[in-house]
This record gives sequence, C-alpha cells and structure tokens, in this order.
Amino acid sequence: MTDFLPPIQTTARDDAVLKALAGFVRQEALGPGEKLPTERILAERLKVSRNTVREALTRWEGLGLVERRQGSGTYLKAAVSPDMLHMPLTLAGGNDFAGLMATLEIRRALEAEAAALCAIRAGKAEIAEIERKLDLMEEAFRTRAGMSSEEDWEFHQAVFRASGNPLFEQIIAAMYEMFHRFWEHPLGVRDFGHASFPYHRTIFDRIAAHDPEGARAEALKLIATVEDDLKRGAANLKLSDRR
Amino acid sequence: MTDFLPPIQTTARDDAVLKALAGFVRQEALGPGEKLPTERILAERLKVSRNTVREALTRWEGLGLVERRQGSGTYLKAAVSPDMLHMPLTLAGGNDFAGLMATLEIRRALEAEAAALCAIRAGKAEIAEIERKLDLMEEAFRTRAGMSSEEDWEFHQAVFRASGNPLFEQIIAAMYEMFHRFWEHPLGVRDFGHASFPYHRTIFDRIAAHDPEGARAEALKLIATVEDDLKRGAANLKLSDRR
DNA sequence: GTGGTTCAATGGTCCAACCAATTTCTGCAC
DNA sequence: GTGCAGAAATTGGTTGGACCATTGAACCAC
Repeated sequence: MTDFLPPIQTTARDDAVLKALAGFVRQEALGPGEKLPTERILAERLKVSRNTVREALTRWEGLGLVERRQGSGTYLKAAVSPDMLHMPLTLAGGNDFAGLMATLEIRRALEAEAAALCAIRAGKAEIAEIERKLDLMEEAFRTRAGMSSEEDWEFHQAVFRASGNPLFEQIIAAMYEMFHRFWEHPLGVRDFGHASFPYHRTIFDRIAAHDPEGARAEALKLIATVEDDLKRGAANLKLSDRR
Repeated sequence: MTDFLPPIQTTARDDAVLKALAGFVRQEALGPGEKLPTERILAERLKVSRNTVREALTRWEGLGLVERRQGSGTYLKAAVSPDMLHMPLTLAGGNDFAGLMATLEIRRALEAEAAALCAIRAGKAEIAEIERKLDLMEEAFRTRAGMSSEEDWEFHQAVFRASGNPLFEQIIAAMYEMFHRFWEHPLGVRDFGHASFPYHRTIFDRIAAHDPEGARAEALKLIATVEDDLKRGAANLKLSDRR
C-alpha cells in the first residue's frame, strides 16, 4: 500500500553543488548583482571537477538566477535560498496573439484578487506608497501625453506588494516579463494602454476606502480595456503570421 | 530610436545546439516519451564537443523539456518547438503556515478564473474528461472513506487543462508542489479537505451548464472550505514552529 | 520460466589544455 | 603626476580524451 518509497539517489553531484552554493550565498549574504566565486575556485573548494560546477551553474543560468559574463565572472541576478521552488513556465509559440492573451488571463485573475486583498490589508504606509506611484504615473501621462509602461508597472507592483502575499508579485512579474519580451509597443497600437489610464485612480480610491469588491471590480475593468486594445491591435494587422 | 539591434553572438554554441535539436525534433516529429540521439552522436553530427552538447541538454533538462536516464538515454518529456517562450518562475519560502495561506490565495484567484473560462470554452470532449475524473474521485472517496489527494488533484488538473490556457495548469502545479512539500497531511488534520468534497460536483455541474459565474462561485466556495480547514489545523497545534 | 552473468551502450564525472572576452597592470610619452 | 596604449592576468567557453556507474539486452545454467 505504501507505494511511496522515494527513489534513492546515489549520485547527484551537480545538485549537491547547487545546494552548497545556495548555502554559501546565504552565509555570505550575497544579493543580486554581486559576484560569486570563480568556477575554478568553486571546483577546487567543493572537490569536484570544473565541468560539474559548470553544469550546475548552467542550470541556474537557465532559471534566470545567475548571469555569466565571459572574462568577467558569474553574477547573481536574483535572490536565491536553499529551499526554493523552481517552475519553468513554457508557452508554445509564445510570441503571438494567443500568448499575450494567455498572460492577460492570468493577470486578470491575479490583479483582481490582489486589488481586493490590498483593500483589506493595506495600511496607511502602503496606501501612501501606492498613491505616490499613482501620482508619478499621472504626471508621466500628462508630460509625455501617453501611457508610460515603466510608471504604470510600478503602480501595479506597489498594489501587489501591499497585498501581503509575495507570490502575487513574483508570478505577475513573470507575466510582465513575458508580455514585454517582444512587444515594446504591442501590435503596433500607438496609444496602447491609453484607455486603461482612468482606472488606475479608481482602483486606488477603492483600495483607500478599504472596499475589496469595489477594488476588484475596477481592476477587472482595467484588464478589460487592455484586452480590448489587444484585440483591436490584432484586428488591425490582418496577417500576423510570423511563422 | 531603434536601439534594438540584437547583439550578434560570436559564440553561442550551446544555443545553436538547442536550435538544431529543436529542428531535429520537429523534423522527426518526435513526441513526449521518445528517445533523442545519444550525446556522443549529437556531438559528432553537430561538430561540437560532447561537453557542449551536455550543457545544452542540461538547459533543457532544467526547463523540464527532457529527462536523462543514465545508462539508458535522453528522453523527451514535453512537446518542443523552435519558438517556445520560457519563463522560469522561482518561488521562495512556502514552507510554513503563512506560506500555505499564500499559495491558497493564488489558488483562489486562479481556480475561480479557470472554472469560469472552462465553463465558457470546454467542449463536449473536455467536459466528458472532467466528469470521468470526478467519478474517479467520488469513487475513491467512497471506498477509502475520505479525500484522496491524487484523484482530487487530477480533477482540478482536468479543469485547468480545459480552460484553454496552459499557463493556469503550469502555475497551479507550482502551488500544488509547494503545498505538498512538507505537508502530506497538512497540519495533522485527519479529514483534511473533507468539507470541499461536495463542491467538486457543483463546479462540474456549472461547467457542464456553461455557466461561468456559477462555476466561479462554486470554485470560491471550495477554496473557502480548504482555507477553513487550514485555519482549524493551525489553531489545533499551538506551536507550529519548525524553524 | 527463473535467476544470475556478461557485455555493450549511455549518461555522469574528471582532467588538462587551449580559446575568447574582459579586466587589470605596466610602462612610456607628455 | 596624467593619460593612454599595449601586455599580462583573470575568467568563462570549448575541446578531446579518458574512466566510472547505471541500464538493459543477450545469454546461459538450472
């Protein structure tokens, strides 16, 4: 009945290397941007071949945790801890309309929930921070006469951060990354995101008023406008076939 | 303005290897489970060292696209196409009560949205598949007089799959993994998940009736019962400090 | 058939060397 | 001293060859 005997692993050198390295990073309190030891030094210290070290680092590089620069060194790109969970998300045929809509559906689910949670949990400091980002965004909108991806993103980040659940920010950051990978100006729509502008303040108002369902509703409206923009853009270019 | 001239890569051997291999997989129409050429053969055919081939395969292995079995060979684990978009998601710190609640909040957001999308998009085949999983789950519930994690999980997986958006399933798989990381029987609650049982069928009914908002509402009820169980469990053991 | 044994194939690791990009140091001109 | 070009050291990237550990198939004795 107990068919759950975990398979024994006699050899897992590279995994051991990664665990040791994660421990080292924690020990030395290394943060993003900092340089970690040379491959040669790691190989010597850990008593494994440089080749094994390289395989381990290759894994971390693929996970986006680390960046290697030839002639310079290997640098941390994100925080690492020994007990991380890695989940490679893969989207087949990523850079097309369907892929963008897929990320937007995730964003709709998370954005609505996060806004609601934020309305419940955000304290005075968090609300002030969100309002600051909102002001920055509106200022950028006025001076540059259009949406600014950067300030817009920072506003949403602030909301996610105030939701009290770090997973929201991490997942949505991945979606954002995917969204902006190939589309600086998605589908050539010039005023992309323009329609979503007013909803940023309405979302903030509902959050400040600690009205979860109101915040959720406004967030849904915002996403709906982005979806409309996207569909409009897709309709504009008849053949988006990049195969 | 066009500061997006892609940097030329004088050296990107392993990337080239992956591209070539992806082309090969497509050419030969290889599917999951099938065996790839030997490392030695790949090295010889591609005119690169076996070590380079290994680094490339290590990347794919990290992305979950491929599985290597010593003494046997390298096997495809998922469909592979040359233009895939990879987005590693790394989640930190989910192994305590707060972490479990965090994963549940994500699950609430995604489960509700997926159920609604599923009610809109699922065809006859998908609905039949979901019902099959539901029957299996109810059968397991009767015979073993309690919730079965395995069958329960398969039911939800079927719903996510029928949502038409592969990201749902992938993200929720990460949450599931995190959830089950340290808690086989979360917090020692014996009949954990018992209360959520009836909602599985109500969710299915709303999906089968193509009633998005109904499905969403039932999904929310289900998650609420799980949250209650979790809180009850946390109250049971006064000190859950495993640090 | 059952249960070992042998043996070839395959991934895992190691080593030593060299290549290519980057950084650092050195020494010269001023 | 300052500035800068060129040499030298550092570091990741690649190569080729060797050996180990595991797997699976063929084979054999019983």
